[in-house]
Amino acid sequence: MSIHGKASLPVIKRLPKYYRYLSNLSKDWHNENGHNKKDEQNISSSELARLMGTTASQVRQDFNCFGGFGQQGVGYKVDVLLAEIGTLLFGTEGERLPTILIGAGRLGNAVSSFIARDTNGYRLIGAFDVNPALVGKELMQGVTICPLGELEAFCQQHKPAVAVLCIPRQAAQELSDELVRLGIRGFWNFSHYDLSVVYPGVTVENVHLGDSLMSLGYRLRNE
Amino acid sequence: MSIHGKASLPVIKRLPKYYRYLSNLSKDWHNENGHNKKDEQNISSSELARLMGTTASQVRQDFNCFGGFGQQGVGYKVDVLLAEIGTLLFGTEGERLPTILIGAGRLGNAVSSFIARDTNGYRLIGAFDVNPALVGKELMQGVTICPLGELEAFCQQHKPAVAVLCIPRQAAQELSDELVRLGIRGFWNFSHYDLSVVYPGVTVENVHLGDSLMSLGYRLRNE
DNA sequence: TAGATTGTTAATCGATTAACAATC
DNA sequence: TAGATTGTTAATCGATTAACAATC
Repeated sequence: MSIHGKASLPVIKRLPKYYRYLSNLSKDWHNENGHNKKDEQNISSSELARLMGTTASQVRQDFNCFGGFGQQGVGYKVDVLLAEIGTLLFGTEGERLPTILIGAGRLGNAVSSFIARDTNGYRLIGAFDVNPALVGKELMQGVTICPLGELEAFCQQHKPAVAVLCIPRQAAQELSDELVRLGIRGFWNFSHYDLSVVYPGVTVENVHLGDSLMSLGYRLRNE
Repeated sequence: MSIHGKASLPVIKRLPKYYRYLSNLSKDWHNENGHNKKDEQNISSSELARLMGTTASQVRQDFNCFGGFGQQGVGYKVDVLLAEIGTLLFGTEGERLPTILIGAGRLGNAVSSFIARDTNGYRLIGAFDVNPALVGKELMQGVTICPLGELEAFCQQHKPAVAVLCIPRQAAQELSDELVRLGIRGFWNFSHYDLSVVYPGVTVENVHLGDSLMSLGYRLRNE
């Protein structure tokens, strides 16, 4: 399936949006009555494009990066497409990425429940904080907040792949060397520190909450 | 200043990053000793590019969208540049965008303190939630959580420009018509609902926390 | 003046869109 | 078979990078 395999970053970033729209389409279809068990839900690139506010060309180009799973004259089977994109995004069940949370304050707390509830593909296996008042608390079922001092031993034992950073910029800066050394391959970074620049070889998704809000402000004022 | 004025979206999205790097440069400089009061801190496009992991060409092209504030042979004055970009991003003091928070649960709570602490250009003036247990609580100084029923009256009186959505997807879907009708011009949307598609004429910044995490997963598994 | 670095134009690169032949 | 829609190649568009003349 992913042998075609030359998906560019813009394409990859669109995958979650396809996944959302297809999920909703599938949900709506299954909630409707009167479908024969053998009925197949199909959607054409042009209809999906209309819904998502893009072009049919883009939809077809994107899907073809991963191998053609459409039917000429008919369209794409929604459930097949959904499963396909789901596997691309989340891997298979056993592949969930082991993830740790650094910083379990208010933001970390909200983000951890978000990961547990609204994402697939990740498994939160540990949480760390410098604040002694938080250490020992149970962040969620099976995850107790540990002191930062235990980070190294934990990583050696459990080999997390992803770290979610909900700490001040300064702290992220000081910790980033350490985390890469401990084998972390990806970051989801809320700390306003550009890890990507420091470690160009590591896959990093800098979220920068503030950045998006700033550019929104610019656009509201100037457009 | 913004008469050159043909900044494309990619350029606008880079502005916050410039702002961060220039802030740090300025901070470091002012912390150093031995500067004469009249010393000016300059930085060349190539040095800034090296720090940020981009090219000198891009830096110069970007800055020139807003009018050239460099000095040939010398570079850019850090503080001038910082003030200039700051004004672009945040407007002037009196222009802070009046903002409301919809959904004051865990995420909303974290985000509200984030807005108060780490952003400029916004002024949180109201918060709303459907949960009666939250209504009446003081979210932060001067902002008490109101029932959603008071939204319309509030908007008519205070005319907020931006809404931050920290509510479930479904709720966002139901509320979006209403919010646009009430004069909201920009959204910072954590609800996984594509407002941008519904209202192409409205400036929307969809954050989609989950999306960024999903594409990170793809890249970790496939690259 | 000589050296450095900007401002700006031109070249390149990549992503999006359009077109159309293949085929269900 | 005829109609529809994909898969894929070609054309367009825009953003990034390179080059260089202007100038501090």
